[in-house]
Amino acid sequence: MPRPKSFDEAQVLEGAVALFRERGFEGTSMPDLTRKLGICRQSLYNTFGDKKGLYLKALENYGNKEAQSKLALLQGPGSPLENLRTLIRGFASYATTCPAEGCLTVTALVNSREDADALAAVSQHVQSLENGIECALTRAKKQGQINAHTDAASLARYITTSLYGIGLLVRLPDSSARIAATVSHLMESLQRIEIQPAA
Amino acid sequence: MPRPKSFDEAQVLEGAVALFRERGFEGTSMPDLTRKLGICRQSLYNTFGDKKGLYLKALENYGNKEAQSKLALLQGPGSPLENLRTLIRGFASYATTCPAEGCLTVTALVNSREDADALAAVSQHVQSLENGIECALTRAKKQGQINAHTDAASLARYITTSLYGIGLLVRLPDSSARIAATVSHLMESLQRIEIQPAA
DNA sequence: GCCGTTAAAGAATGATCGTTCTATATTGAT
DNA sequence: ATCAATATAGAACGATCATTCTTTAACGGC
Repeated sequence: MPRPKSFDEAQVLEGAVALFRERGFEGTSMPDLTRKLGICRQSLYNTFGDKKGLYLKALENYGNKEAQSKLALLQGPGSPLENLRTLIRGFASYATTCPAEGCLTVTALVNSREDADALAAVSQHVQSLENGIECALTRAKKQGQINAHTDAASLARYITTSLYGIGLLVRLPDSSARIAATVSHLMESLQRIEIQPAA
Repeated sequence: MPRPKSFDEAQVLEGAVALFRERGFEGTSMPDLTRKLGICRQSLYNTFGDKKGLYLKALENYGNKEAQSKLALLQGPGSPLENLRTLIRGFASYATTCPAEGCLTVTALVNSREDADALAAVSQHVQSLENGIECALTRAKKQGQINAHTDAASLARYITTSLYGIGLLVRLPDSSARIAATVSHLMESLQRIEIQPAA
């Protein structure tokens, strides 16, 4: 039987994600990849087809990981509303602590105008976040935690848009006040629909 | 005296903006530019130095134009609050009608991680929009049109972030519902601080 | 030990990139 | 008419790109 692969595919994908995050698709060259990943050209081509194949795999890998962790947080123990608040806070603190690298989904969205595959992957990622938020809001509604008239879908769309606004503007050098203000107003939006338990 | 330039620099910049919007900085080649702009290589180099110089000029041109039209709208006749509403609606309708090309500021922001000059231009553009919104809110406050306790700076930061969230997510193929929801909630935020005139 | 598969290293391909150089033509003021 | 500066056209540069090919070595089941 064949000689076993001497590299871990998942580990290679992680390295590729890191590079694509730093420099984007066009800004990352195959020599860059082989150098960083410690793998020779041919192995890359044998495993992923070509550069775009590797990129799509990396995108998928990143998106799934991010989506999973966020959905897990939203569906975790604790009240759905509080989980949503934690998600929003986490988004902001993550955004402010490591402004150097940006969200790969944002980068890919901007640079995939002519790449239907990449755009589809990004779209799915955004949708899954939005759906997760909507589900959390619906659960909160069923539990009587928020106003019964709340349009969960509409609110989820709005929160998603604002979160991605943060994910975009975090790339500016002076974004911390802007991010804090956005989080604060998002929190206010949630508080306004919350049904305060009788104290 | 020298032979006069046979091309209009402003017109060339407009064409460059269009190309950079479509394909980004790295995706636009010098042959692309000369073809589209109807100008020979050498003239480009003589006028703008190099490709990056042309890019920065185009970025500046685009940003100034956008900022001017938006600030003019905000400072125009009519109540500041209504002007702000018009701005937000215009942002959304513009976003939904021509989803093919995206905001150049968004593209440049994502792709300028290693380009301090471009980043500075983008930052200034975002700041000017944010400042314009803050000024409009402050004027609305002085005119007694909105709640006196409103934190104009914070609200302006939040609106700016959400607007750029729209400018980013408009690149997704199915973004119209998301944009509509975001606009709707932004409007709600404004209505909540508005002091209703006695009917 | 053999064989099929893979890894590794490096050369080579063809294309495209940004930029520069050369040569020639065109214009406007003097 | 002359001159300075620009326009245009095209060749050429060196660099880099993604990809393929070639060769040699390493491994595992038979």
